[in-house]
Amino acid sequence: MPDQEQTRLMIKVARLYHTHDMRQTDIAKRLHISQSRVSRLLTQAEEVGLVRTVVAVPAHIHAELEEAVEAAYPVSEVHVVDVVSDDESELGHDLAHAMAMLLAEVTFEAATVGFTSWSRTLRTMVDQMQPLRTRTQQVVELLGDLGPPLLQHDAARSTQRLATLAGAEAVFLRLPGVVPSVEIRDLLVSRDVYAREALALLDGIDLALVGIGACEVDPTLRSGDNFFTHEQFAQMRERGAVGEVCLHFIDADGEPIEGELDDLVIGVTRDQLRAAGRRWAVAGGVRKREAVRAAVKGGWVDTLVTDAATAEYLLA
Amino acid sequence: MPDQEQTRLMIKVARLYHTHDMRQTDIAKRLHISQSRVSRLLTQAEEVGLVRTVVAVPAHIHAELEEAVEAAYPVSEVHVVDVVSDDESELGHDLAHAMAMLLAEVTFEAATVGFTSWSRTLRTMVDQMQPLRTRTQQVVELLGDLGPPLLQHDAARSTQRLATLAGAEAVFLRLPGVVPSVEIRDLLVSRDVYAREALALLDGIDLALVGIGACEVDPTLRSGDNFFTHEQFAQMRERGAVGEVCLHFIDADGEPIEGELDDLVIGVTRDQLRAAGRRWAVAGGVRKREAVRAAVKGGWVDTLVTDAATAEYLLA
DNA sequence: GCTTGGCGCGCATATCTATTCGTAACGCGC
DNA sequence: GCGCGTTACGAATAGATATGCGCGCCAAGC
Repeated sequence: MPDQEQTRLMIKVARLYHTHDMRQTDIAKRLHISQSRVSRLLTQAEEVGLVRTVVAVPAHIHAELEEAVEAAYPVSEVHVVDVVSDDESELGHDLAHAMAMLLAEVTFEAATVGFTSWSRTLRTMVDQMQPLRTRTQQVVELLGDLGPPLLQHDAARSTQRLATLAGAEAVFLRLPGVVPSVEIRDLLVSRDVYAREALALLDGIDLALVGIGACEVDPTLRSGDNFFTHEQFAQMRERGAVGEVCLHFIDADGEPIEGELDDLVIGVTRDQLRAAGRRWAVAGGVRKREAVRAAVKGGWVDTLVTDAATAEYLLA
Repeated sequence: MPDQEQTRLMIKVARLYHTHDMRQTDIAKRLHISQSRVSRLLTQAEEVGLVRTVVAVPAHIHAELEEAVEAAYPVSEVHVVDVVSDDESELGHDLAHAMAMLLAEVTFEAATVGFTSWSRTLRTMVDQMQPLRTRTQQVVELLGDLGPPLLQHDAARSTQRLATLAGAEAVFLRLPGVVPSVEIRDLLVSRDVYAREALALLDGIDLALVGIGACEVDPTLRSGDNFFTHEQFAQMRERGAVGEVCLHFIDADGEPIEGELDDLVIGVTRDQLRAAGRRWAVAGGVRKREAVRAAVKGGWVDTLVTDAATAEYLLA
């Protein structure tokens, strides 16, 4: 956290550079510092968010697509993003960016925001986000930890950052997201007062930010690693599952597939999710498109951010 | 005006560069174009406004100053800008930038906007402006031409650009701003139907954008060059003038100083100006501070954009 | 007091970007 | 078709920016 003086300097440099179009060398001379320092100050200014550069993609280039999807599915708002490539990671990046922009413009209030920090797209989004004006009091994690400790760390950081940006308190759910048995789940929950608080908050979510998963082991996770196994996924697919929202499996029509796996998850329940005021989802790409269709068809999300290819798939 | 395809490319490049943080060389390889082209496309994207980089100066760092001035003078809004230097040209630049930002946020409607295109600060402002949402129908010049043909050309271009940005029609006042005698004025006006239209429009200005001038020959103009002479200014100073707003002289208390010079001006009248719904002025710097004080004291402006030093002078 | 570690800075320079220049392609008048 | 001006482009390179490295400063620990 840069101090007062540093910040003043950053602003001064940033303005001389960006608004007055001066070269770094000239700024350096003028302020009697080295060019390298100017360069570093500028980098900092970007990091801190003092300098923002936005690429104003003409909004709603895909307006027809959006309207068509909105008409065909029980979803209130669809945003179709013009992605630079269909490569999964870049696609995620673009979707994340778009959703960050969207959230920045939000005007409604949302005292309790639910957040799935294990979705990579959502974490990317948080990294790109600017301060929110949702008057949020708590940001609650919707699911326990998944994957290895490193990922858990990332997830926690992400939740924390979102909370900070929203001017809210971060409420963590620092338990495994998937456990081997109901007994273990109950045991863990009963012994963790923080987790119980978090789970209780999930009853009154105003805005849920969720991802949508294909019915398979996420490529970034490992089978069984605080997560369902390949076998468990296979089993659910046999029973018709094509995707999941917050680890709740749904079939091609978006109908929930109940089963014993539900009891192995520590996180938001189906009912709690359905009861959330707004449910924003971001997902796209070939791998997930079936899941996306199921999720919107079943009304699991009311605002969807996706790519053009997926939107077209939804209409096909 | 770049064509469709060009624009798509610009957006793509801009996003790869700014949002995906790719190097120009990599973008070039990826899109099978040269790096120089990427560089040029990026420049274009900035020019066209597809890419905007803003330095988020914490708003109202000088809030106390602003409130103090608002309390001390009959002015409804004061914006004190944190300028990078007191050098006149840089100061103008900063003030212009601030005013452009301000106008971008404007929400009210203004069907007729009056504009003084011969104020350098205002022209700088127009260059930095983004499209407005004032639902403007006409942008009318408040004064005739001043200075040499080159300047007149600049002024016209500026008015045109402002009109374009506002989605409005530009109404020019293509006559000399200052003439040698009343007879000539009447003759010129009587023979120019466009000018008469423009002058008529000045009766119903919703928003006037004006500069404030010290009572002297503007350094960028020449004595008598479609402008008042040194002698005329001296004469007005003897009669107590300390500044002018749209070439109407005012004394230290902001009271108008009437006289024969009024009849030599082709442009908005005092009464027309006073009747304008909103009167936004931008001015600052040591040379003009006395004039600024007079202008706000006399209620000639209702929104003032100025620098901290001038604001402090107003309170001294 | 003397290490030791961390940080902030400037120097030199590697890396990245803008510009110059030459070429080719296009439109336009003849 | 043939100059002729205009525009768009890429190669080379001038120019601007980022970064590895080392130094000096400060603070904490012994």
